[in-house]
Amino acid sequence: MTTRYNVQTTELKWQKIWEDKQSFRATEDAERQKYYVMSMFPYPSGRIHMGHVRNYTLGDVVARVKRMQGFNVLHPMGWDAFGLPAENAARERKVHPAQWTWDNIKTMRGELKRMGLALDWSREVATCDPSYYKHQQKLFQDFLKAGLVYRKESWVNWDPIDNTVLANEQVIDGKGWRSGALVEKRKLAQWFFKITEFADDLLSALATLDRWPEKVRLMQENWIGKSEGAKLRFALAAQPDQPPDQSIEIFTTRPDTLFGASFLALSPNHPLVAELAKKDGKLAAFVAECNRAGTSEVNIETAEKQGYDTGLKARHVFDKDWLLPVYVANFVLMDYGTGAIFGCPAHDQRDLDFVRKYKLPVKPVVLPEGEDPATFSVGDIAYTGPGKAFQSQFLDGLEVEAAKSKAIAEIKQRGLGEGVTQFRLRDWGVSRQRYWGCPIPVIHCESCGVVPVPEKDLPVKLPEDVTFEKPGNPLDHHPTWKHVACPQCGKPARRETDTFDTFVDSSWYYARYCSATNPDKPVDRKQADYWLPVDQYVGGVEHAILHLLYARFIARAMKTTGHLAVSEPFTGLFTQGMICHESYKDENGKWLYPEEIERKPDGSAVHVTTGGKVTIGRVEVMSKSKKNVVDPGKIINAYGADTARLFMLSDSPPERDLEWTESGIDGVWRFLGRLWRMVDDVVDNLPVLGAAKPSAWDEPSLKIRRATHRAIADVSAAFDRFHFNGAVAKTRELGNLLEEQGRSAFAVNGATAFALREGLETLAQLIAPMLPHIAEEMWERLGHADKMLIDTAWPKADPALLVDESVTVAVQVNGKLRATLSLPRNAPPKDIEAAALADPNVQRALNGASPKKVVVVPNKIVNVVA
RNA sequence: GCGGGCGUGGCGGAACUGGUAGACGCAACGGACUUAAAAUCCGUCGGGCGCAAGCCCAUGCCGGUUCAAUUCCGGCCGCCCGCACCA
Repeated sequence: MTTRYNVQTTELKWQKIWEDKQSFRATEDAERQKYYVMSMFPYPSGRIHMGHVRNYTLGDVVARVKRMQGFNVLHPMGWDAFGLPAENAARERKVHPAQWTWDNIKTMRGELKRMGLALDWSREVATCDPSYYKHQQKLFQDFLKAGLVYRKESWVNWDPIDNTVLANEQVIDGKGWRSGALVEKRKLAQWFFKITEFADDLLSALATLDRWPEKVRLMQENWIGKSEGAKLRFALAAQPDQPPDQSIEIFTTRPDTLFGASFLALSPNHPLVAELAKKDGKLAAFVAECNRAGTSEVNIETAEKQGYDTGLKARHVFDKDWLLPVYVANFVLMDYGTGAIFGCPAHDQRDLDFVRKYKLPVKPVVLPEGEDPATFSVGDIAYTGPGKAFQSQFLDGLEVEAAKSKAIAEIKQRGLGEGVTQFRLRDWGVSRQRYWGCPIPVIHCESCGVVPVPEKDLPVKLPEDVTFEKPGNPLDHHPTWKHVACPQCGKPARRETDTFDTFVDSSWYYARYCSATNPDKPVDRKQADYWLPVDQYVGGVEHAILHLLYARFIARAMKTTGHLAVSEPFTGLFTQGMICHESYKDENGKWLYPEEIERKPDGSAVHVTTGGKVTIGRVEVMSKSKKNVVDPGKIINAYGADTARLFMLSDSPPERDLEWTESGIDGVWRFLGRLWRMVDDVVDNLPVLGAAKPSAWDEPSLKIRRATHRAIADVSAAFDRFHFNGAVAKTRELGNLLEEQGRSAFAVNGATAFALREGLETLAQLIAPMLPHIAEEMWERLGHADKMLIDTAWPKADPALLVDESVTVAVQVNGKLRATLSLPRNAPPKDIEAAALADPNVQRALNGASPKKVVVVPNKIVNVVA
């Protein structure tokens, strides 16, 4: 009797059973090998989106496969719950950030649970919870003690209307994204994490992360940006109104081109420039102009090289009578190197552009192979290739690399400077003038300076009674919160009102999961040492640099301070692609949601209510602004979690972008129906569980068994390599075969029926990581009321069934396929060759010619060369 | 500008270390069942020629290596991503 598969009831049924049995709760067990799989935790923005569904499905498949393979799996979930959107909501909707955030968490937790994820919810963390950020504050203080944190003045983007610091991304065309005010560069005292302390290690350890995408490692490598060069001092020629013995320190990676120098250039923010600007109004104006334009990315791209001649002259390091003009230039960055450079226009394009504008000399000092030193000159394109030094005194004749070394040796010997390694990576500024973040746990005292909040007073909790009417930081406006007594001297002092960058929160949550409920310390070493590192981390590639680099840094800092044993938090990383969808616009050019349009049979589209013409746009990444989004909640309500999950895994490889289509969802939905019928239609005719195995397998039963074991091998391999679309294809192949066999042959033969039962049970197991609910239901329908499918062991392929006695050998003549032969496995090459040549099609292709050569690859292919 | 990736049917994509190109799915078309529709099932499905056996062309383009190239090498063309005044 055929039953219908009821998605909603079945899915809720199994979710309840898993929850009641605490099936996915993880505990340390020294006897079992652990496997820690983690997906990037979501920001509680309101509802889950398709990106979350994909991310968590991928992680869940890994968790479930590993669990069935016998690993002790930890698969936790939490909330990256601090951040600006909560404060915006507070301003716009008059709802408290905490309220807004916790409400969202509640909604989204429900949505995630409806996905049927194999998560250990007992370890759930939320970064905005004082029980979480208390420990973050403790970590900060440990880092402070260890010298990994410091406070310094630094340049920030300041919005003078909102009275707040803006991140670079929030500055658009030099204006604040919210207020529209011209952004200023301001110097502000900020907290910094000394990430540069680990620059070398963060770089070299990338080589050990062999289960990370090459792309991410390269991006991190470029971000850290190690370069070898030299720092050296240029003495300033005495000026009437300058103190003597002044000098400018520059950084260069091309000390071999020092004899081609035309000028020195200082950053507009260089201390010496500030000094000069005091007496030079024009210079001050120039600096102000640079600072205004400097923040905009568009400006950087198009900005012309601009310089201001200070009138100062610097003496060339190797020739004190050779005077070089000193400019202030808009393209010199204060926070890289020393904030000052020497310009060698012949061998640096940017310097060349600058020099052409200010009419300075261009002297080539590297001679390309085959050029004549007497005639070689540089036009509009600087020469940056290899060659031999010339017009360079003691460097003459040396290749670039040798000349660099020689120049550095010379500089060092003369006491002018030394070779240095320079990193592009800068220390991590973590201060934010925001309310909804983790308070930085220090107190500023007039007499004692910066005093950490004593451990017994942690956490420093956010005050709840704050207002968001005034621009700026609500913590700073709060009437009482910041006024405290100094913990050291007891005098009135001021609490730090900055909060941490939210990237700090997400840089150690993987460690907190190990001891999620421990009230006393951030992590328990025993637990952390058991679980860490994370074996498989899954998330979006947009975090390839910042988040992953910060997490790697914090792990090192935690190791230094004794909290962890590992320095690399994630040994395996997988970055998934984005979800895309067609976009739609109405006649007025306004974006439309997919459900607002209706497709016509001819491919065009109209508005579903007005019937107006709709323009179908490109397929692009789902985004709220373009309204090309589909709500996962609606999909799960209509088709179930299994359908949504399988769609995420089918077709597109997980690292690539995925196009969401309605027809694709229908296809998956149909597959679920087929799976159910496959079992339900035949189950009553199958041999009972535990029936004796047939003594012999006939051809039809062997066919089923071979396919079953082939599928086990292929699907297992596909899962191992993250080829989830391949795993789907292989399970579908097995399904197709079982369906066909089940319809035709099962009733007539005991062996076939037995093989079919085996096949169906295996199929249920193979799809279980992807379709956990229907798999469990199939398993139960197959008679396993005693043991849940998730508690069974992952099937093993029988090697004997993976090899066929006969193989198909392709036969080519001159590289073109002419025939295929069915031959016994491992037939001797001679026999294969003979069979190939005997084939009528091969004979015809040869057309009487005798073969010059025959290449035989046993069990695969024969190529007859005529 | 620097770094990286990718180009395969109408579409998403498969092809492990070079060895039968197009698995699996979507769409489309034809058929069965039905009063009809839905659902389901069967079949066809890169292009061309042929009644057929079969033949020719085909993995962005041009060339190379090889018995054999989607795969390796060189040069173009196109698309995508990351970083970017980093000295």
